[in-house]
Amino acid sequence: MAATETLTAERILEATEEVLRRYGPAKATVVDVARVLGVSHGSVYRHFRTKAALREAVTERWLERTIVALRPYAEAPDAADERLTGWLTALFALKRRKAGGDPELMATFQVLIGENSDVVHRHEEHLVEQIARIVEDGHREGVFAAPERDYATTARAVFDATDRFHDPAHAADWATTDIEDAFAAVISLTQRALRA
Amino acid sequence: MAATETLTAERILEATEEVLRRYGPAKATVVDVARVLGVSHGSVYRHFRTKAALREAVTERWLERTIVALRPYAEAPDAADERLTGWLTALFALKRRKAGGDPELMATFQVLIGENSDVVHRHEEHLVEQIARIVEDGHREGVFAAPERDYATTARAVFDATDRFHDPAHAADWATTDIEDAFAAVISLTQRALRA
DNA sequence: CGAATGACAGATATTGAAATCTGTCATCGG
DNA sequence: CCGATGACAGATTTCAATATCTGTCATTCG
Repeated sequence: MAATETLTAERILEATEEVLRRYGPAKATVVDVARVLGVSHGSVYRHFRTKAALREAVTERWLERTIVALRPYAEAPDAADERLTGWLTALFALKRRKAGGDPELMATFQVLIGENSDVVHRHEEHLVEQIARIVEDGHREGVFAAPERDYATTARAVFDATDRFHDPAHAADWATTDIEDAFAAVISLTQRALRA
Repeated sequence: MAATETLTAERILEATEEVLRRYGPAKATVVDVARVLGVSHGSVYRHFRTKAALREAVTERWLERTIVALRPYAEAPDAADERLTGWLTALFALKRRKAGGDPELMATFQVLIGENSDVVHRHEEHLVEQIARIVEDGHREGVFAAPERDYATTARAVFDATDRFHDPAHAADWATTDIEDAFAAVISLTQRALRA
């Protein structure tokens, strides 16, 4: 079956995810990926120049899913302040569910993130853009005050201020009971800062 | 010389720091500490029940230094808003200087922190208390508005919101050029949120 | 012809035997 | 008597030999 399908980058990425999930980042090899696909490892190198490039592509795909999952919250028809809280809450809930539901997978993901800081950087910029749009809308609606410098800077500040609630580096803290209160307090602080 | 002085917990802690500095957290052994002090390793165990307890004590000492260094900023005679910015800036500068000046030592420190999360937790509570006092003073002075819930919660929110600028987990980002702007933006956000 | 293969060199990881370390405690010496 | 010692058992780490992996490329196969 599998042998009859053409070997695409997409199929390789799926197999790589599977292998990473099963063996973890330290033991997942290109040979393993080839084995899952029933091809020689040389064939994998036709689609990805190096193992690092393959991992980077997996990381990108993984992060892309977050962007997609959040888009509905960024484009919700609510007032900007509620939209911002909704978006931040969704981001936190998403990460928290992932971290809590499968800690090993989260650890794997964290290793990949550490290896591909430039990909992460670009991902963060996407997220900050989504925030910036909400803040800009909020100003136009009169819900938020004019930004101190510009929308991008303010959005980045909001992103940084909520860092503890979306950066996987803090995943270990997300299991504690008082994290909800801490999150609510930071959201409240942020809203106060932005409101007109 | 060394043999004539009595063996105290204090001297053992100094030797342990020395050994951690020199060999790093992975290779520093109790035997090394004893060698530096010119005693048998059994003597070290008279003062610290386990190697873990010894490392914990070093961590505590290390964190205590931050508290002491920040006290002047917490008790400065300025208005509360300036005092808060001064304190947060001092905290960031302190950590940043440490991380930038000796990255290896910082890495060592980070390992110790990871091993002793309860000590870190207590340390954070001390820092949050210092913030809480400033926020409380600010409210009394009329510089800051009444807290949403209570001083402790607000102070914790300020601490969490500035996490990216004091948590060693983010030390790698502190070398980038735009970190100053990001810091200024979060400070500005925080001040806006608190001001009356 | 173009995609897939597998042999290969150099780099990296695994393994198990040997060395070192942790923590205890009976004994020593001032 | 009381702090310091060093031998010891079990746990952990190191080291070097062995195996596996990464990335290339001449060759094969459809």
